[in-house]
Amino acid sequence: MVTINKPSNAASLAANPKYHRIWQTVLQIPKGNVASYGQIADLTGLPGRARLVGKALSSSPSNLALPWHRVIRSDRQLAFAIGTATALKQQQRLAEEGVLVINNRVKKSDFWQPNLAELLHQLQY
DNA sequence: TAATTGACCCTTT
DNA sequence: CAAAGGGCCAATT
Repeated sequence: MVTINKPSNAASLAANPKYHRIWQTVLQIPKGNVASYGQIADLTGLPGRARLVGKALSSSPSNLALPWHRVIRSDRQLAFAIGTATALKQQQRLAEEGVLVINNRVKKSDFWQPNLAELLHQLQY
């Protein structure tokens, strides 16, 4: 008999429609701004799913050229341990677009404040 | 099926 | 303002 196992590899994860929607939202973050994981979850229609946003980013195809560096914690800190290669890369990319990371934190004013009507139009699910 | 694990968040100290 | 603790929830083991 044929067993139908639900695949749980990276490929099927990337096929998860929730992830696609999360990626689409991340793509809307303007250069020079940042958004928190929870903020992205909310804007994607997935309230309470902040951790899923992190998961979606960690398993995102590199060819998407996703601005993952614009997603940080709600307390204004970068999510990666200080000094790690990934954290440094994120800090560098942010600096390139004018977002300075001081003591592992960005300014409150760096957070994206989207126009909801406009965003809804962009995200035509 | 139960336990563990996160690129998290919020409230309280 | 920083740290700790509890909560959260999908994915993994």
